[in-house]
Amino acid sequence: MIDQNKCRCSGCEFRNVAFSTLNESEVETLCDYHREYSYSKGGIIHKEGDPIQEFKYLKSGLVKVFRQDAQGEEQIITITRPFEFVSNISVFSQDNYKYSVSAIEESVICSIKMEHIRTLVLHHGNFGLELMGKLSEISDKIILQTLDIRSRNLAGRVAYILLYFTKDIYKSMVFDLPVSRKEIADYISMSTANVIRTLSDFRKEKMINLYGKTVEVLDLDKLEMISSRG
Amino acid sequence: MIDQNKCRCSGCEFRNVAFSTLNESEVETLCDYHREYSYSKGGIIHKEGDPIQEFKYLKSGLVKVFRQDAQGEEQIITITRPFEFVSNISVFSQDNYKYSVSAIEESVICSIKMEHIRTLVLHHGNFGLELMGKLSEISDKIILQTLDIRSRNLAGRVAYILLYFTKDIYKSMVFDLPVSRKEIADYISMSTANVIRTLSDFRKEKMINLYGKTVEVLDLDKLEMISSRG
DNA sequence: CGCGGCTTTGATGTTCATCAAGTAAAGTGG
DNA sequence: CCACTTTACTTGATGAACATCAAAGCCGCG
Repeated sequence: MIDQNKCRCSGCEFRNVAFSTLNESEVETLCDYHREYSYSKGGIIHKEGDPIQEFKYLKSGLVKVFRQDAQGEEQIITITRPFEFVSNISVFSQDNYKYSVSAIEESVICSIKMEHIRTLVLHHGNFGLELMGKLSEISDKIILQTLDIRSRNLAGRVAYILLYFTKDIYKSMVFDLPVSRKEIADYISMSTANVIRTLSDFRKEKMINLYGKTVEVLDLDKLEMISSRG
Repeated sequence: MIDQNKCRCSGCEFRNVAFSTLNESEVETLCDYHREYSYSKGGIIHKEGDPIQEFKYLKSGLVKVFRQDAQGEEQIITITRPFEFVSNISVFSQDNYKYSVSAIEESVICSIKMEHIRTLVLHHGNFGLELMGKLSEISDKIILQTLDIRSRNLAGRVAYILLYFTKDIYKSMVFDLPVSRKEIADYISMSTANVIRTLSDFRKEKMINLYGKTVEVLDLDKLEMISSRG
């Protein structure tokens, strides 16, 4: 975790995502309250139970949000791209994080003191509305994905998650899996062996190619079909 | 759905839950923008896809939030008590509801035009903060529960949901199940036959008694153990 | 090169859904 | 209020889906 010098917030892409209602001078002030941190692959951004003091969002990279389930196993809640908040939901209702977050690719986090965010909501109604919309969008996405996973069988889950990487995360038919087979298993609640087996089956059926961590999708339609039928 | 005359909002319990920041005159105004509706058991409060025009919350009764999964089966997202919003999460990010809501006990819904809620957030920062906290709490609860269910085996899921009814919903060791066996199955993603079988097993093990819809919890500790181990 | 971690595959047994058949309960119409 | 119909519940038997275990291959790294 390396503290870097302040970024020029006025040009930051994130302004369009959640800070579009702030004017130049407000963004300048925001700059004074903010910091940037870099994390390398595997770096822990925060852990379950840590006190929430800052409002964090992902500027670049890829992170996983996870917790320990009742049996002490890691359960992955979501894997998410920039501009979808890292410190989501709990931020306004809890004093401590309920979930851990770690970087699964080289990542940069922007961090703003919670106190300043609260002040903005307090005095800047439009900002509050925008932030609510964004927070609610993120929660919705997590809930939807968790329900989707829960309602599918093994093949359906693997197809679903491959489509998620292909269409949402990488927007490419060829990509490197950012996670191990075991992590995929923890994401979609199945055993590691069966994740591997199912991937092998998909390869044998010519739906994908596998070269280690690299996945190439060959038959998107068939994957879609398995994801929706399973 | 029966339109009733306006309630005296100033004395409404809900003021403490999400409108504590509003003063008397603001609550009076709120009254003008609000309506109450009664639903009998089974009544549909809104359906997936309906346009979101009002901010709704449950004043009394019990509701289930659900959707159709990819296979067209009903998937129950949560069953929830008063003072936990009905029109949760999607409200600030979507134009249409993503989930259906229906009454599973005689219920009363309070409903406020979205436009008025937006105006309040806009001009009343404290209200915005309070609302955010409450919304985030609700989303968190749903996410947590969905993850909990996903990480358990059958017996664990049934124990978990029995504990949910016992401790959270009814706060009593004896209660009438508000839903059918099939609905429990849709809630915890298992087959109806196995819900029944597992309940029977629990009865044989003297952990619960069953008289039709009535459940009596006999051994809370054992249920807790099964819920946490499974 | 050799150790340790991740991956792969096969064999085995458990967990679970599905099917079927029967019983109880709850509506419905006369 | 009773006969009838329908819906919910229950239980057992069966097979499919899935986890677990074990052994072996691979691959990066010291």
